[in-house]
Amino acid sequence: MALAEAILVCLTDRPMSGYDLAKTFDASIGLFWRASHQQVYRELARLRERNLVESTEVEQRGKPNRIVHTITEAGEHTILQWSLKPCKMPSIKDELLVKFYALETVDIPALSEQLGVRIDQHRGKLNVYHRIKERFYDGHNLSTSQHGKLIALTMGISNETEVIQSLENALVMLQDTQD
Amino acid sequence: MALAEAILVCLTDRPMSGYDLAKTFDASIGLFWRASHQQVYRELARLRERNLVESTEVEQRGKPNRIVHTITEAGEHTILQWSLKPCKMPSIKDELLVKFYALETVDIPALSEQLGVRIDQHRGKLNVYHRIKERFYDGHNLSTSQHGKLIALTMGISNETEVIQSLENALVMLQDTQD
DNA sequence: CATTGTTATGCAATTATGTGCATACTATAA
DNA sequence: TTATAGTATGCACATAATTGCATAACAATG
Repeated sequence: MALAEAILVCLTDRPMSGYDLAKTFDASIGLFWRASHQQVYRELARLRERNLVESTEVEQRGKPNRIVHTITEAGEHTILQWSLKPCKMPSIKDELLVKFYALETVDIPALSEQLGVRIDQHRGKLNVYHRIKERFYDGHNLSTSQHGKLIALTMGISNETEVIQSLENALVMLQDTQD
Repeated sequence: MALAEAILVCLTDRPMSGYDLAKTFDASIGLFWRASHQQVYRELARLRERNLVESTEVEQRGKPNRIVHTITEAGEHTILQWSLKPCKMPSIKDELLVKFYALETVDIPALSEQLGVRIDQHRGKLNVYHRIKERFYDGHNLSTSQHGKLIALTMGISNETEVIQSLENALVMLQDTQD
């Protein structure tokens, strides 16, 4: 259950509320590990039980109170232990590629359209990556942990760039099939 | 639940037993949609209930009997309907990239080693892709459904190639950090 | 002759994830 | 003033996936 570790990793940066974490999982770290807000809240409850985070309610004016979670020493120890263990290959599940597997049974115009949508989604992701890179990393002096994030980001950028390229190629190849 | 559809897609090729399907999900289509044998058997039971496949036991000598599953017309209709619906973005979950996010808390030599392992895994995958391509697609006359598989395979090859490249870069960047 | 490997199927229990809903307060715009 | 959007937390139910186990026939290797 690496969701627990992903949350702890976020909290090494700064203490956060469940809401902050959910937003983080929608953007920065969410580019490499997706989680919904319900998952985050559930996991936070478990982390609190295991004493890997400490939670304190913070009063706010004009807004509901926040419950801010701070990583404990035991939490940091958990990350270190986890970092020593080998990691699983990410398990791929891509409906789009499965659809290519049954091109004779599938509606090809619909598939073309879906390819177009997918290309746009990856272009969007690439833009997000670029903006984050310019905003936080280009021309800055980087700490170790920032350096790590930049490495991940760089991998993300070249991967998205390549994916867009090959999806565009696939679109052309698919249109050749239609004739 | 696109596992159902992924199985149906496999069965458009030829009737298969659960065991055949499990192996297919370990190799060819499994490169784009991973599933364990338990998942396959469970899903097959459901597909049979929904009359999307027909199952007949085939006696064998020297081996346990096989239960061979054939896609029905209703099954092919299900694929067509599914092909019209937009598909979800694959949800990424990569521990390795998450570990880069906490480079200050993580054991860097261990991470380097894991990067090496990951590179080897992707090299292995790339080899498999190349062998499949040479074996089944290069210099052959292709049917529509084979053409689709080739497109998916081509995407796989360029993606793996790129991933290996950027993991190697990441390894160098990580070693620069260590000093 | 015992062990390991391959073919072949499946259950049970647990863990993970997703979907929909519920609550509550505030700011802003139509 | 009604609707919409944003902040903030969370439960309940349903579906999906993983892990471990169980069975059973045979083949090959040491």
